[in-house]
Amino acid sequence: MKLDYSAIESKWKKIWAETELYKVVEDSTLPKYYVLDMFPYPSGAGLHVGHPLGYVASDIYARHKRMTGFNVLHPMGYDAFGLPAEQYALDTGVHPAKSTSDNIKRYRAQLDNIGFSFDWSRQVRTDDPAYYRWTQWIFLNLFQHYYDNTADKAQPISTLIEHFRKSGSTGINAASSSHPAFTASDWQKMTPAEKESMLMNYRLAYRKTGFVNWCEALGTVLANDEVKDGVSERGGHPVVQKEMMQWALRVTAYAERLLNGMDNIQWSESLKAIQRNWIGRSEGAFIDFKVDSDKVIKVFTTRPDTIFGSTFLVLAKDHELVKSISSSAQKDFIEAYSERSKSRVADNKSGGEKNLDGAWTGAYALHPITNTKIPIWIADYVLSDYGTGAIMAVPSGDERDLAFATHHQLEVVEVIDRSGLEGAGIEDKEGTLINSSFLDGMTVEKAIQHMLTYLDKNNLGTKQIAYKLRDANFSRQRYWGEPFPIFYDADGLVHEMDISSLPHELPDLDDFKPSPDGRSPLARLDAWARPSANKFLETDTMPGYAGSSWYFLRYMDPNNTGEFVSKKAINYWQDVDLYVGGVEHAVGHLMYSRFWHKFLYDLDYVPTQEPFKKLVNQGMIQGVVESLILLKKRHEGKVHFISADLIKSKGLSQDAYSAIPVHIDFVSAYGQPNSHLTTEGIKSFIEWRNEYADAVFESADGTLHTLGDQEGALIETLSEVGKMSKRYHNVVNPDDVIEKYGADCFRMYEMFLGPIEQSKPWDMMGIEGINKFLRKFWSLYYNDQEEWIVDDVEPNKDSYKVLHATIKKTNEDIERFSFNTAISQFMICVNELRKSGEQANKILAPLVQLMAPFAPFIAEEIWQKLGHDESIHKSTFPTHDEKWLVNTSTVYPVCINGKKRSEITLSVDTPKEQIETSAKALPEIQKWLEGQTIKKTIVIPGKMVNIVI
RNA sequence: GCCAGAGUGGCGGAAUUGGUAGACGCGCUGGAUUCAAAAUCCAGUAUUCGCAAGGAUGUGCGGGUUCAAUUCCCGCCUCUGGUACCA
Repeated sequence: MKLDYSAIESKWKKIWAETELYKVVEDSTLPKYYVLDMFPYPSGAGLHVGHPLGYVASDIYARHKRMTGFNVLHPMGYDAFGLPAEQYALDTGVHPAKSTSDNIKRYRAQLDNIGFSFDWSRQVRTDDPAYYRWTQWIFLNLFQHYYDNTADKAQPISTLIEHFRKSGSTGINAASSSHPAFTASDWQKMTPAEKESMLMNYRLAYRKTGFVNWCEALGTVLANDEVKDGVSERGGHPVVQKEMMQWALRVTAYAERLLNGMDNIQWSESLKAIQRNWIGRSEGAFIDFKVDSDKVIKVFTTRPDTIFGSTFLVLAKDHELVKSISSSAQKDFIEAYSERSKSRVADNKSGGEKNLDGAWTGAYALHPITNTKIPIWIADYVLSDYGTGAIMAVPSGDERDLAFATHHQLEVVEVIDRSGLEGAGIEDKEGTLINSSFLDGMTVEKAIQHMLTYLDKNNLGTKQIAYKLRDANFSRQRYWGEPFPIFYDADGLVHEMDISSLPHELPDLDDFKPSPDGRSPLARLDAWARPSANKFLETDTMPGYAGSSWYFLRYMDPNNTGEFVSKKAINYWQDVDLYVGGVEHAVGHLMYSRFWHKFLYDLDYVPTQEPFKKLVNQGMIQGVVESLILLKKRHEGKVHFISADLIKSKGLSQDAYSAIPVHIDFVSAYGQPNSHLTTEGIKSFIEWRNEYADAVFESADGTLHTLGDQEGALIETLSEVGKMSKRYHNVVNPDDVIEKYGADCFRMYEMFLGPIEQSKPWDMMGIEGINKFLRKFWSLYYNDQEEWIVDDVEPNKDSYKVLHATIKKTNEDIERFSFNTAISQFMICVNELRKSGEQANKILAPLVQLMAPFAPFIAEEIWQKLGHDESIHKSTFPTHDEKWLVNTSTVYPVCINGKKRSEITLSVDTPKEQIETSAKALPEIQKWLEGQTIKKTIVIPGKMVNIVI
């Protein structure tokens, strides 16, 4: 029989589906293992070869776990709500519900083609009302809870209300937006609106007015992690700060636990570092500065030791005291500054230059220790939502303060002597205190501790921890998301929908375009948004990360209509043992999921504190992207493009060209590099940038391809070099590769490219090697005449040796996620067996099993031919037998001072001493040792004998 | 700037706890087969001196520990990713 992948693949795809081979149920007699992939959002582009990289790895791992006795949960689903799906719908004009479903069908077909072992009976999709009903339910839970810092967990808001009723704000230690003090009777006197706004200070899901990231082009606000370098992560549209009333999640309440929780999970150090960085914990102090009147400005500093160098205070522009303390004489200055500041917001992404703009309020504060008057300023460089939104500026100890002080000619007082410390920066925590009264002579470290105690003792301040982490914006002014289970009455008070009324379904809407005015498309659907005279539904929707923050729990019990997941299921599956996905979710999805999980833990809905025990980040598969350079001179009056490679090969000076590289892909269908300027490439380039439809392209052979006149037109540099994306015309569809080489070959090649964590460019050069290997592997079972040649003969000894070495290595390599080295070992093994003409069942049967996780189709086909009724994927993975690995004799290199001088053949179980003596007795060794003193002899069993002289 | 990770042939990459660096694959060179090509098979392939046997050098750079360092320590350089008025 000839190796016919496509026949084998379609045969087994059908059988696996019919027999529900990969369906899994809870089984208390087996240990569980949960292998999870980050589910895709079904975009219109379909999967490219980069997507399945992680899926293939986790599939191999899941299959191996199954074959080694674990009950493996390995599900898949779709992140169907959110911006990408909606953006695609907008681009094509097709309703997101339809385009999402169409895309899902396409994804499913592509995934099935690759032969994954997902249990599709557990599929979830976030846009399914039966699913998002529980997303809404979790949201309501967040709304109904606050974070009690003393108990260090979430508590029902009713407990808080009870406390307010009895004792007001006294004794409350909870995560909150602000901490107004009030008594029990104050509470009783509050209006419902006042009570509501007070509780909003504490709720884990709350509404607030504040500056948010507004993206005009997308028509919605975005969370901090959805904004990169001042533009939206999706689409790269500009983002500005806009003041809006929005829902937010109090993720900051969990900052400390999110930080500490990472100590006990197996994530890469770099990923943990990214999360730590994002949380951004710093220890310092709140210090009170009295203003002339009885007002107090609380500042945050990590350097209380430098307080004697503090020569002015700076407030953020929207600090609550700005208005009340500003003197009328300064009003004009402040207003002028405020105007400048507003217009600047939009372009502050340009970065680089520090912004030194600011204005004096006209007011002074009293230095808490020296009681001198120091001026209070307002400046852009102080952020309102970090620390207290106010700082004590110490120009001698902080570069920004120094720059600001120099610019505005403010006083600078040196407080740290660094004379002995060459090259130390002004912010380094080194040196000795000077000009600092009772701190003089102390080291920085000591002075910090001393001040903390001093502040506390004298009631001037408290030790405090600040985080960079901000509460997460949770409102989107978009159509394609979960509606909030929230409505407002005529007074604007917030009401929860009844849990029994969930799901609160997203209505059908034909015109789902976002509007630039910040109103959600749902607001246009009056009949839905205003069901009765006094009832106004929340028209914003939840962000993309809502549904993805808990989907991994739903897989455990996907069809439960009474609970988000049953106790029985969650107690069996517990948590995700292995999570595989892209590092791009490091601060978004992974942070929110951990936050939600910890919240659900507090409510006793899940038994574990962390959702993902082990996490592996697969690298990105990149497309090959070529740089083009725009020629300065026009060619017969036309803009002239030439490839960077061509410039090099012609020895042309780049100076002749304006150095504006533009990255354009000219990769042909299978990702062959070096294709330079192909007609196809030019066509797709022009399609993309039709303003260059008339340019001139010079190809590698010197031919000029004519096009038009656009002189002087600048081409911006594309930053995402290497990414495989439609935009670069370098997307390779796995289906095409599979059609040519088969799914097994595709899987193995993706794994063979290199370590899973590494990013690497896709090139098809090496795939022939895998293809060749699979044919060789097949030829162990079928000879050239296409006859089955496996027999029950007794294998030769060397076959056992190589087989068992391969078994051992495969088990180890899969466990440590090193699939490329396992495949190398297969190649060695197959070559050896072919050389010796091995035909024995005893060798060839276990070999197929080794290959089963990697090449499930071919393995299954051969397994059946070997006479097994049950699927190979239900069989038990081979384990190695040490006895076949032990060599009967070993060649020891005999070295003198580490240099190999001879060899000696001995049995492995020869005693060390005897090896030593035999080695020294060798004539060529004796020659070397003549007249030398032997310092010692080192024998490494099985490896070498080293004589040190 | 700060944090994290990584630098090994022409290329992708091996070397799991320090033990013969370059496994495996690609590419390249030569040969066999063929009328020829494709496919397949065999041999070679770090650099350098040498006809060869063999020698010397070699894992970003400079030091160190060790009989022995890609691996451990110290100091640099470069690249990648994250982050950036975070007080």
